Amino acid sequence: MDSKYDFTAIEKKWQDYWDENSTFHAEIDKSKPKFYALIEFPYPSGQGLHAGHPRPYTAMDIIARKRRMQGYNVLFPIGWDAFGLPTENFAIQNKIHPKTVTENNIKKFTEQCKSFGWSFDWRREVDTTNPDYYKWTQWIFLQLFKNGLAYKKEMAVNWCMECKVVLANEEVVNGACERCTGEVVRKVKSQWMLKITEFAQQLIDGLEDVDYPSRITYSQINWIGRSTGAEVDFKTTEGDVLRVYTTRPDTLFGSTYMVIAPEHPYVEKWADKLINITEVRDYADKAARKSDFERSEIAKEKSGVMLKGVSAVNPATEREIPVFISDYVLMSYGTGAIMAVPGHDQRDWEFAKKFNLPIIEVVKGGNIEKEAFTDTEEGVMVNSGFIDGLNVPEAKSKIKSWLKETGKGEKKINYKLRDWVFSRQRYWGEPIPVVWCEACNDWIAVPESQLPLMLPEVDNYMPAENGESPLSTLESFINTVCPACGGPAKRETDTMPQWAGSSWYYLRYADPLNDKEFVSNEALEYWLPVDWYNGGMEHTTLHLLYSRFWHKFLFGIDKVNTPEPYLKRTAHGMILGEDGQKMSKSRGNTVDPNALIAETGADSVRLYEMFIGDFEKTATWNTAGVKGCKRFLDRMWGLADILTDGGEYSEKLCSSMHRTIRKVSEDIEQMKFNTAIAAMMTLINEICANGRINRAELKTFLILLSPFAPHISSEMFEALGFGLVHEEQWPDFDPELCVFNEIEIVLQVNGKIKGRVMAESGADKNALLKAAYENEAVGAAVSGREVVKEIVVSDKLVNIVVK
RNA sequence: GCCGCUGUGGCGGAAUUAGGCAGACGCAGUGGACUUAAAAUCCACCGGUAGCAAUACUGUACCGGUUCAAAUCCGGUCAGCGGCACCA
Repeated sequence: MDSKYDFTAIEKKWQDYWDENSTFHAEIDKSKPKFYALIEFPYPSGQGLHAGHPRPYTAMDIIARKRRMQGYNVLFPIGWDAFGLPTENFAIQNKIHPKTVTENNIKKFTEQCKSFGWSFDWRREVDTTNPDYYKWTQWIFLQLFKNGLAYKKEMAVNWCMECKVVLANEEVVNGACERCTGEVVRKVKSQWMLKITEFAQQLIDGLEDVDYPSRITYSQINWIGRSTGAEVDFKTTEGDVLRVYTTRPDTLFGSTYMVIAPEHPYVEKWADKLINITEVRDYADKAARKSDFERSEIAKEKSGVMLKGVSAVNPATEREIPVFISDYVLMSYGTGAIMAVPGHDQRDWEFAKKFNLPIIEVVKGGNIEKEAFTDTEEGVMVNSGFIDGLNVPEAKSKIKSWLKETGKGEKKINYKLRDWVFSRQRYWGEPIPVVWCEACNDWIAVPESQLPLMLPEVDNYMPAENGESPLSTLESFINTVCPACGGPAKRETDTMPQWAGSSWYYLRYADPLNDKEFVSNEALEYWLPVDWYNGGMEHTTLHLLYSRFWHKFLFGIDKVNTPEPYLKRTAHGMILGEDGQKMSKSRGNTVDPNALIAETGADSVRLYEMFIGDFEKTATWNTAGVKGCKRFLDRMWGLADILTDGGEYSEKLCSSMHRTIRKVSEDIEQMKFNTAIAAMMTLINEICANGRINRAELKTFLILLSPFAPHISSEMFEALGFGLVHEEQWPDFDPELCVFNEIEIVLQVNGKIKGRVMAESGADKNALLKAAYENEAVGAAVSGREVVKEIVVSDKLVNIVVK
C-alpha cells in the first residue's frame, strides 16, 4: 500500500469504479428483501451545493450502504426538482432561457454530488421539467380534475408583490412570502384549486400508521386543525336562517348577539332592509382591503358595525339579538358567521365590552366581570334552562341531541385546512392541461393521448404586470379546439406550482423510464412504500402534506397500492454558518463543500458532516472541525503499517471491537452518527496505543467504516487483498465478547466516590462488598460509623450508607 | 394564548431510552519532543476553587422534592427554539 493517503486519486478511482460497474443500480429481485431509502431531491439552484445538502444525503447514504451489506436490495435514487421561481428569475435577469439555466445547474449539481460518493442509482435520475416526467404530473392533475377534486374559483388569494405570483396558504409565513419574504396582499383572482380538504380526516388518521417524529405529527395535525362542535340555525327577522358553527354549543343560552364576516353574502341580501347600509358597506370595503395578516393581528382592538334593521333569534332563549359585521369573523372558516357568547369566549367578551352588549354567565366557575370564563373542565351550567346543573361535556352532548331533535342544528366537524391554491401565473412550471370552451361553457380536460402538453417556447417569460401568466400573450398556444365539441377553445395559461412535481416523484423513481404509465404495477408492488424518507422540517406542512394528499387520492382511485407513501420519516437539523446565522449568499457565510473536498477529501467532509452534532438538531458549521476527521482517516491509513498476520491479539481489544460493532450498528439505525463516529475514533485510538492490529480485525473495522468513508475503506480493503468492501456482509457482534472480563467497579460511601476496584464481570455481590471494605479509602470512611445499608449493583458499583 | 422541544466546559457535543464514575469523541488552547525553521506528527495537561502535589470541596439554567444515589424522575420558575394562532 502506498504510504501516502492520496485521497484525490483514491476518490476519483472509486467513483469511476462504481459508475462503470453499476454498483448501486437497483433492479427488482424478489429473492431479496427491498429497502427504499429516499432523500428530498434538490432544487438545482445556480449556487450549487451548500454545506447543508450533504448532511441528509450522507446520512441516508450510510443507511443505504449498511442495508446493502445486510442483504437488502436497496433503491436509493436522486433527481431534480427543477421547476420554480429562482430559476425563472435568474433566467430573466441574465436573459438565458430557464431550460438552459436548469440544464447548466443540473450538470453542476451532478458533478458535485458524484464527488461525494453517494451511492445513488443514477440511472433512475428524474427531472421534473422533462416533458417525459411532467407528462405524468399533468396526467395526475387530469385524474384529480376528472374526480371533481380540481376546480377553478374566483377568490381572494395571497399575492406576493415581489414574485408577482399567487401563493398557497402554506407558502405564507407571518404575512410574508415564504420564499422571498416579500409583502403578501389579498387579490381576487380566478384560481385552480385542489380539494385537499376532502382528505383532511384521512391525512390525520394516516399519521397513526406511519413512523414519524412527534414534532412532525404535531405540526401536521396543527395545520389541519380539526375541531368538533355543531352548526346551529338562528332565525332572523327577515324570515331566513343564519347558520353558525360553534365548538361550544353548550353555551347557546349565553349567546347575546351574532357576528358575520364582512364578506358574508347576507350583507348584500339584506341591503334593502339595512338602515345604515352605507356605514356597513364602508366597513366591509375597508376590511376587504386589509391583508389577512393585518386582519388577524391579535393585539388589535375589536371593531365592527351593527346591522340596523335586521336581528336574529336565539333558538334556545327565543330572545331577539342584534347582528354585527366584524373582521374578527372570517368568511373562510365554518359558516362565516358566529353566535357570540361573551361570557365564555375572550374575543366575544372584548367585542361586547366595546359595544356595551349584555354578558350572561352560563357556565359557573369564573369571574365574567373580569374576563371570559373558557374552562371546560371545572364549570357547571347555569341560566341555561334544561341543561342547568350539568357539567360542560354533558351539556354539549345534551344540547347536540336537542338540536337534532328540534331540527335547529346538527353535529359538525371543521378543519382549518383550506383547499390548495394550485395555479401560478408564471412561465417555468407545468402547463395545466385544460381548455375553456365557450360553446360547452365549461373547462374541458385535454385528452390523455395529447400529453404531455408541452410548455411552449416564448420570447418573453416575464410575468405581466397585470398578474397574468407570460403564456397569456401567446396566441399560438392559447387558441385550440375543444376536445369535447370540436369548436374553438382557449387553453389555460396558468402553470402548476413547484410542489406539483415533488408530490409524486418517489413513485416515478420506481419506474422512471416507463412511457406507458406513470409507474408500472410490478414496480409499485415491489418498491413501494418508501421505507425511510429523510428531509427538512421546513417541508412538513408543504411538501409532506401535499404528497400524502396526492398519494391518498391515487390510492382511492386504485393507482397505488398503499394508503401512505412513506413508512418512516425523519428530519435533519439545519446547518448554520460559522457566525451562527442561517447560511445565505447575502450574509456571505456560505460554505462550499466541494472546495473542502479538494482540500481534505470527500471522506473527511462526509465524516465531519455526520460528526458535527445531533443529526436532528441545528448545527453550527466550523471548518476547523474537519481537521479532526481528516486526522482520524490519516491514522486509519496508517494502520496498514502496524498490521500483523498472526492471531496474537489482546482480549481487551477484541472486546472493544465487538462493542464498537454493536455501537455503530445501533447508532446508524437511530441516526446517531456522531456517536458512531466517536466510537470508531475511540477504537482507533486504542489500536494505535496497542501498537498493532491483525488482519481479521482490520478487515472488520474497514467494513464498519465503509458506509461513512467509502472511498478510503474500499481502497484499503482492496490493497490489503480483501476484495470489494461493498460486497461484504455487515459484521455481527458477539454480546458475550462485548463484556470484557475485567470490569472497574466504583466504590462509594454515602454516594460519594471513594475508590475503584477491578473485578471479574458477573462477580458475586458478596465478593464485591468484601472488595469494597478492603479498599483503604472506603475503610477509612466507614470506620467507627454504623452501616445502615449496603447497595451492590452488579458490574457497576458498591455504595455503603453509614450514619 | 395553545401545542411541542431544548437548556451540560472556551466551542461542537457525550452520558437522558431503563436513575449508578458528568464532560466520551472532536475542535480550540497550554507545555514538551522532533525540526535550521515552519507545517505535519507524537507525548502530557485541559469545568471551577484551594493546594507543589496526593487530594478536598464544588459543579449539568434556577428553586424545591423523591431516592442509598438525580444531567436523567416529579413539582414550580426563568430563558431560548419550533409549529399553530381573532379558526368561533
